[in-house]
Amino acid sequence: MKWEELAKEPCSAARSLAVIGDRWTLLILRDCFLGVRRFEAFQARLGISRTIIAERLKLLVDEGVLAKVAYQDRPVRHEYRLTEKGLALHPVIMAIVHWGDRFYAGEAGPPLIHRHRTCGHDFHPVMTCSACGEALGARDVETRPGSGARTAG
Amino acid sequence: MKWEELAKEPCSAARSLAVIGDRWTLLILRDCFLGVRRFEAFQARLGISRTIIAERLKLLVDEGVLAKVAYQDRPVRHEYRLTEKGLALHPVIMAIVHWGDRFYAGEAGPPLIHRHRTCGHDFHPVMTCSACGEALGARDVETRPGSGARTAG
DNA sequence: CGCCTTAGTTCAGATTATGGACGGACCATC
DNA sequence: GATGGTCCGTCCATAATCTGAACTAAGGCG
Repeated sequence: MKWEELAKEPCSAARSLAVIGDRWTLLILRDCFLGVRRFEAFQARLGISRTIIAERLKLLVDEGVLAKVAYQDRPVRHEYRLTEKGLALHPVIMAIVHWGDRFYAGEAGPPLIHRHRTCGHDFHPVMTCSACGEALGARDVETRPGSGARTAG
Repeated sequence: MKWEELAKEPCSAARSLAVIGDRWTLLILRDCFLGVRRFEAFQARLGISRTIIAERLKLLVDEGVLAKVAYQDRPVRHEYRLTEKGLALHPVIMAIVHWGDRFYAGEAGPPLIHRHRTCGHDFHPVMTCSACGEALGARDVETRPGSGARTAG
């Protein structure tokens, strides 16, 4: 299988990863959630080549994850903002960050602490079941082919 | 920044992605959660070169995400099983799959349906706050540097 | 013994990623 | 009006990575 064929697989994970599964894309998105919006800022924070930043931002814009919005004229300058589709990636980023906090934080503790504005407490993300509201364990989930299935996956 | 330097960044997202941020690694893990355990099975399902499968499996074993367990002697054959650390990636996979279901399922509906054994209902994953139990919105989260921080990130 | 299974390894060639220089539009200052 | 600065990219030669296909290895089967 080639990378470009991924998007055609009857698998939501494959389709998602065709967009965000790239080496740097998720780090760009992490920065988006931290409020970074400009090309130069992404480049400075990540320290990777401008080519890659440009290419990834373009892909994310094409996919509707980010929107390119002018923030000034003369010269026209754009910034990149999360769309609704992009904001929907928040659980993905939170889950990744939480996993890193749990297994790679070391003695110093986690680099970032998250506070829930609504309740005012520091927290970590918990994945729950939309039906019963209980926390989800990996073993509690059973999968079966859905209407969009061709093969399991 | 180089890919190998990622793991040293004071950022849980970067550290996690140094392990799982690879193009194919998350697809391998998806298959792990679907019960795939053997080299040949990964290769057949993903259709990518054996070299990459071998390399990724080795990395995941080195990182303690998968364990290589003998399932027979003479000849010794191994299978790859999720460790506790690997099972902890379940929310990441679920979040990615859910995002794909939501934005890429098309008219046919999602390829896979998830049922919660505990309550018996089909569900989708909801990320909630460990403190108050409410669903988390991207805008409801505030971050600040934690004890392990050197710079924000 | 020859052929099958499972799990890799090796290697040349194709594909991608990389950093660093460059381009273009505009502003500010001298 | 020349020089330098900001911001956002593009271009290109080189370096790293991925690919498929063949190969090794260790044993089973008939």
